[in-house]
Amino acid sequence: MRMSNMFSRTLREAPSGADSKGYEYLLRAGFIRQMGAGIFSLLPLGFRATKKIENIIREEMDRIGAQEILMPVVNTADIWKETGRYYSIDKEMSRFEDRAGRDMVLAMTHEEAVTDLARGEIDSYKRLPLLVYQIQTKWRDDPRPRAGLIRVREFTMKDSYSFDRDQEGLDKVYRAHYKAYFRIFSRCALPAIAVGADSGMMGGKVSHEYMYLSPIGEDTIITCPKCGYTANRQVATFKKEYFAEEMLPMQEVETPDCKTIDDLASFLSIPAKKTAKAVFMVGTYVNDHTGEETEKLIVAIIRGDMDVEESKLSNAAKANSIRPAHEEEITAHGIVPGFGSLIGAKGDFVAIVDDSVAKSNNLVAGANKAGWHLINTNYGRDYTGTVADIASARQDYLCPVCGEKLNSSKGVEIGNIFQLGTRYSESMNCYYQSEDGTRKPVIMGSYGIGVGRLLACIAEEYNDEAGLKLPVSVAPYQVHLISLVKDNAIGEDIYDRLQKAGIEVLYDDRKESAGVKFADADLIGLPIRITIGNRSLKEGKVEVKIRKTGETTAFLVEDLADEVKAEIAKLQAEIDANIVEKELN
RNA sequence: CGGGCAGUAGCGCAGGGGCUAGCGCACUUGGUUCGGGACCAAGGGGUCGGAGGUUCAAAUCCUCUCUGCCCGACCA
Repeated sequence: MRMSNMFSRTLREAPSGADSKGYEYLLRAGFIRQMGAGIFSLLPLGFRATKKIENIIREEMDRIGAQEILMPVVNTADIWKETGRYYSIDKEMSRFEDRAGRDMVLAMTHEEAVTDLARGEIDSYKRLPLLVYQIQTKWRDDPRPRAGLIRVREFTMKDSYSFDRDQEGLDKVYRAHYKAYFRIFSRCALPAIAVGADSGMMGGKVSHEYMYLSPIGEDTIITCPKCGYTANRQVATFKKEYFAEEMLPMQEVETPDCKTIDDLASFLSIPAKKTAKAVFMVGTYVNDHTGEETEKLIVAIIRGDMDVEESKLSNAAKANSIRPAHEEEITAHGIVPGFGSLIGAKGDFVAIVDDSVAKSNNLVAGANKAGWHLINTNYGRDYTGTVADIASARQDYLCPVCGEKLNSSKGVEIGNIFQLGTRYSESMNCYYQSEDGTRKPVIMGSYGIGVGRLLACIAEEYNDEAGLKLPVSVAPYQVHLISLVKDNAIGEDIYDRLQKAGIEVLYDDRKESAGVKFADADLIGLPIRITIGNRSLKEGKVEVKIRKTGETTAFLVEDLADEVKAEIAKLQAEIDANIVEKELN
């Protein structure tokens, strides 16, 4: 490719709003351009890099026996009504009517579409297992796109779907993905970890997320430095300390102006962990068949020294979504905000009690009377509710496995794998006949990788003050060729030699100053830069510089193509040597 | 959806009732330069996000609206 002919150009200054290095360079180097909030075009360089990533994904998916297909972006709403997700998913999924007034949706994932396909193909156990995947555009109308390609509304996703007769088969294909994903990310040279995760709207049981740890991430990852325990904070557990002591009689005490746990603890001279605080949310419950929504107050009781993890609470309360409650919604149940507890609460609501509270005794709780608290309250004796772990894990809390202090880091989710089970096969009637003649629902799994997000993370990981330095496996071209001599024929000759040798070359044939060419080469950051200049040309040589290391060598023009191929092979070998082969244990 | 900030040339920004709307970079032409974002000269490019209003006069003031960014809610 000749730079003189390239569609995109480089930008000297970062467009405003590009606040991470990776995003800034992808824009400046001309990989991507923004159209609207969370909507981007891929320019030639970005598209080539994307295709390289996609091909790595294809190779690894093919390697575990997956077959590539392509499903429609526009889905008929019928199949989404069958599973109920037409109703349970809110505005994040865009809908429209076709000209005949039929309900249509823009598929944000393809469990429905693939199950619809599969039920037409699968009849007997002899047809199983099956595994398909696609690399396709998704539209999710995220309420808050941000950070360039990290969180967007339109994006390319690799999604695969497995169909098995039994849990054993699902485990096998799940493990295959677990391993393949590590191979994919490491072939892209991106460090990633797998963490236990919440299955969210997918509704499955077992799931893992693949995380690229970085401050630009929005997810919080809890890790144990000692035993390797890792989990998304949404599901992370930790070792709790309990106070199982003899129950004392409950008693009202006056606690004027004590609206927060801190006020209360200092007023009563007790540690925060001897209090039980109430957190009020409202859960939305959606009927999967009719789409009818009902709201219900959720009262969460947790020890004063901990915070509620909303996703855990939402799961425990079996709500489709939750939001903070308004004051009227709380007082309607006879609860006084600031002095609230379950004691004396009336009406229909959902009570969830953290196990830290249920297993501790004699905690201070609200009296549901302004200015008053109750001392020595006890779960079971004074109030009841569903006991669950709804506490949010934090830095320095104790590892649930080994007891070591936990770490908390930020991460970007670049992939996920779900064991779906029979959630979709049952609701969509995707059954097979087994050897004993009985009809059984197919057991499914779904597995995703965000391609654009992966590119964004790689750009974030590999850059310096001058620009990108993408790994050779992902870089849009292998070589950036710069000619600084007047005689065009020399550059053309070398460009030709390299291309004939099968090397991917970006040739800067523009009439620009040396400084401009060097700066653009650094910005685009191809792994190898070749400079044709009078300095070494006198000896019949050209210079080869490795972007990553800055290491420079001069080669004779006759040897150039072979030497460069060797350099490329060396860079690729470094990546290959670090392919992660990790099994799920 | 709530809070904050911002829309002026391709990009980054200045100007904040008054006469022809500026600067840097980028762009065009000519010349000089030629190994780290060159120099000189001459040029081209604007519905000042949109609509309505106030005024003799609006990029500038007012109202509404659209769009983008950041924080939160939210989210795979």
